[in-house]
Amino acid sequence: MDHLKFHTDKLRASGLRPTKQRLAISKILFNRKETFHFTIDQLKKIAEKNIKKKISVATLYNTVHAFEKKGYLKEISLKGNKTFFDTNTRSHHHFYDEETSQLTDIKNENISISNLPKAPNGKKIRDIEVTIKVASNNQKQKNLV
Amino acid sequence: MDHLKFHTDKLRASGLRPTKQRLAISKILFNRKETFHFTIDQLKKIAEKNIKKKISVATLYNTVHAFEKKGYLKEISLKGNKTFFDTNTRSHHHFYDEETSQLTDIKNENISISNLPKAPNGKKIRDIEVTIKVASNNQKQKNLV
DNA sequence: TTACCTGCAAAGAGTTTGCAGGTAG
DNA sequence: CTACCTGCAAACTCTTTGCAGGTAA
Repeated sequence: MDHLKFHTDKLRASGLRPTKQRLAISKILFNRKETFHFTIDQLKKIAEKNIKKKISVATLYNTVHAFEKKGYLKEISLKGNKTFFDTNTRSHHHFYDEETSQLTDIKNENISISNLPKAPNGKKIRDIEVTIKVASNNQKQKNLV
Repeated sequence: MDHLKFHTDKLRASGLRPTKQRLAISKILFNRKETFHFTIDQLKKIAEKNIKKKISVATLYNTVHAFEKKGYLKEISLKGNKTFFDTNTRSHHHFYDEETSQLTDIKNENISISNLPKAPNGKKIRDIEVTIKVASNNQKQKNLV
């Protein structure tokens, strides 16, 4: 049954009725072991292929945003005008290949940040995001200091 | 004379003729000691106030992009659909207050990153960007592990 | 004079919203 | 039956592009 209840529950917990379209989206996002990074556009293509029907962007946006609000997805900070989402909602970091727009997770244990400065005036640290930009070897490296 | 030659040279080095509009932009960006973070929209408002005339977005975009290409500005990775630029082109990091969209620089010396993982398959690290999201104390903190 | 620049406006890309018909409960 | 959902399309925001008149060299 493809763990139907798992997806139904996730949708209900996010305040959404389990419909065909949303179940398809939920399966794509959460039926996997590894992290999934995606844009709305990519998700649309995969979902439409899976159910062999059009899914409107309205449905994609409302579903993805409901999952995000519930904490099942998080948005990634990247330059450019497309919004990237990540099924890994824990604090963790990324390699980002600007040539291919490819994102790769870096486990939190694999980076140590020390010497953290204090947050400004009455503010509190909520999240830390490290993005390591990579490119082919022939590209020049920026001055890292 | 407001260091006119300094700005004329920066514009010429970027392949641009020094016009009134572009000199105004250059002064806003580079007549300062501290880092300046901005969006096109913010820059437009400041520049128009300074010269008391409209500046078209076409001019703002072509000037800012020429400066960026030349390495006088860099784009910051942030979520949301607006592009943020930074007059600090050295590798450095930011506090980001999502409530106010306020960015604050963190000097590279004030953060230590150790234990860096290797870049994937034949790629080389070009830049490291750390974004520390802050919010008011009453907001809940994300699971940082 | 020539090549470049300006402002305007139209075109694009991504996202959000409004709505009439359809479906879950 | 009611409330919610769907696809479509219009509206919006930000950015890019095309163009006719204007300006730097």
